[in-house]
Amino acid sequence: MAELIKIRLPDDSIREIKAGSSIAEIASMIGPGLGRAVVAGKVNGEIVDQRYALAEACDVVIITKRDFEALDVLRHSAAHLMAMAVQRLRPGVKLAFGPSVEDGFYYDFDLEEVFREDDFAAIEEEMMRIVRADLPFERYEATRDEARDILSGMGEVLKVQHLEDIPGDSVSFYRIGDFQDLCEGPHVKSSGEIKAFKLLKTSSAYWKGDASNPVLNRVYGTAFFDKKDLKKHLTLLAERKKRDHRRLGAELDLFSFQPEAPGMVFWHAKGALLYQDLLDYFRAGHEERGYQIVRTPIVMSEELWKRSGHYDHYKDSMFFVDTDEGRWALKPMNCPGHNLIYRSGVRSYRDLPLRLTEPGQVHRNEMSGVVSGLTRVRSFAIDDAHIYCTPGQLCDEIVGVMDFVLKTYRDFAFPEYEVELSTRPLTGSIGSDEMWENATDALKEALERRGGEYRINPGDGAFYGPKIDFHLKDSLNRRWQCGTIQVDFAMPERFDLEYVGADGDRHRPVMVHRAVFGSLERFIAVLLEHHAGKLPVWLSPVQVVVMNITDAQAEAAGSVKEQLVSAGLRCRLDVRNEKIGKKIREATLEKIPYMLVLGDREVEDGTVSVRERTDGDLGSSSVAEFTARVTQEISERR
RNA sequence: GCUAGCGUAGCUCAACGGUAGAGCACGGGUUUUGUAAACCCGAGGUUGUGGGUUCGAUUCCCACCGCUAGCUCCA
Repeated sequence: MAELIKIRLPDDSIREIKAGSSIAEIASMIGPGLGRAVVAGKVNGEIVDQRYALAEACDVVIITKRDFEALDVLRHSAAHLMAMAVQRLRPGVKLAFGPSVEDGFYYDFDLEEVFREDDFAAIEEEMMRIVRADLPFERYEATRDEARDILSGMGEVLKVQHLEDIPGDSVSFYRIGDFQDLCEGPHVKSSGEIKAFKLLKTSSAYWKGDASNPVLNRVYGTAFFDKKDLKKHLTLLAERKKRDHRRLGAELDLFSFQPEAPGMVFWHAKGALLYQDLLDYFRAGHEERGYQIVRTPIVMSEELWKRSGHYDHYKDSMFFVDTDEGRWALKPMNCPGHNLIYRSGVRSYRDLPLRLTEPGQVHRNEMSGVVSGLTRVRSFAIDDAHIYCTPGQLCDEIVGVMDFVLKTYRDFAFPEYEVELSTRPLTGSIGSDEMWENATDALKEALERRGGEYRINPGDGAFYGPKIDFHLKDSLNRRWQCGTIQVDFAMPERFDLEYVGADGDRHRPVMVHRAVFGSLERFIAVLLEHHAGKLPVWLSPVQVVVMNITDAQAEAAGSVKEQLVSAGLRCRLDVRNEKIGKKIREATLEKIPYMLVLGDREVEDGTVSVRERTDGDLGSSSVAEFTARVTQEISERR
């Protein structure tokens, strides 16, 4: 008779089971429904196969299709499935890595002729064949030497290489039919569980992510437990594509890109208006919070960048200008310029905190392959500010910035966001250990004081200091890094920044770099996609179109337009010789919030017929009523 | 920068080794119209750029430029 062991379930209940029972057996024991839904398990926090046999007392969590970990398991298994199919179709293809990732999975292959999207159908078909065969995923362990022999025997040279990086004496393999792969797992029970999958794109990838290593061919796919979920995901992808800000930018005549300046934006009139709205918001918000708005040159001496440390770290992505007076650089950041302003006079502790800000145009010579729409450009404005303060003021300042950032997200209708604390990079950072520790502690303290959750992102800080990043979540379930707060003890040192304290001595201020929108360009991209181009009224380049039914009302329409313009609304007149249906259609496609229709009836009654872009006909009202309604919405930033 | 793909009218797309065609948009006219597309006519292209192959290239090949996806990068 087998020995009994005690396991603890998530509800803190304790159960006695026979030693050697598997996760699947325990699930069935708890309930038949759970037995059917089990995908994997978690033993003492570590995720394992449902076949995993428990040897001793432990904490057990049953993972079912509903848990997000289950999707990871499924997708990881789908990656194996794809690798197996690929090796059937193209014997000799070498395997690299095949993990699950957010939204799907990939596998990196080393092969002569790379896969293209045309090849997907054949691979998917082969995968389906394996799914129908319902082959079990079998795990077995091997010693390091055995593993080396097995992998060399299969010709998996990359796996043999990888074996060297795996710690421990024994490694695990997973076998599906005649296919096997070095892998930690866990996996689903059998290939039959992988019913809903699709291959999505190909890409290149460096072996182990290192650009000096050989290039591999990566195939991306996604998988779900349910065909319905897969379909939903594919619909979301289609929606993202439909809402692409580049498409919206062209359709709404906001901006364009030209080969004459790759990666730099040409703002058309309507886009420039939206841009100006952000600048207005920038100005009002900063004035309210005691910032001083400054302006610094775009081109400054190369020497300045050497002093700031940017040159060493980022010269490859800086633009330079050579003249007979030497070499100049286009600023990639605003901070050195602000430091020079700080140093332009003697600062007293009474001046601190000194908050300098500027929506400065910066230039970064990004590699050609990375520029993309408004989200990654070579010239953009950061709503950059630098706060110079005493160490004692640091925490208050950080909390103040956090409030500012979160208020801004609310104003722009982003209800969801995530906060991340990034610590010192392993390599290439400047400053002493003590400085880093102090800076990181200040950020942590501020986060604690303000409350709310945050995640720690080890090693992802800037080269001069740790930072808090704000990622806002858009309506298509994507995260965008916008706001950032970075503590910097290094730059004041390099620029020899000082203030005179109450004691009459000179002291070193602390510097905080921060941005709220981040890049205005990127923020506009996020805004457009988030709202699917239907910008809130206060941000709409055209807020109202006044249209007539026939020429008879043209004059009245013109006068209504004039009234709206004097009330401060952005208004356009459409008295073209077109049918009203067409005018409405065009204004709707342009996503203009309000349309006012004037026919004989309205002219006679002295009213306008109001139509909203989504809600349709709202009936008639007086011009004054309508104006009040819209100005109210604008003042509430709706 | 790397891998792959793409580049035909303002836009969306068609055709093709024998010097390009549609819809929308644009211009002119007719129509005076009631809540998402009236009708007629017209104009618009050295098919991204430069080379090569060919009797002939927009089509095939090469290079460059730009774009797209991903990799790497993102102060």
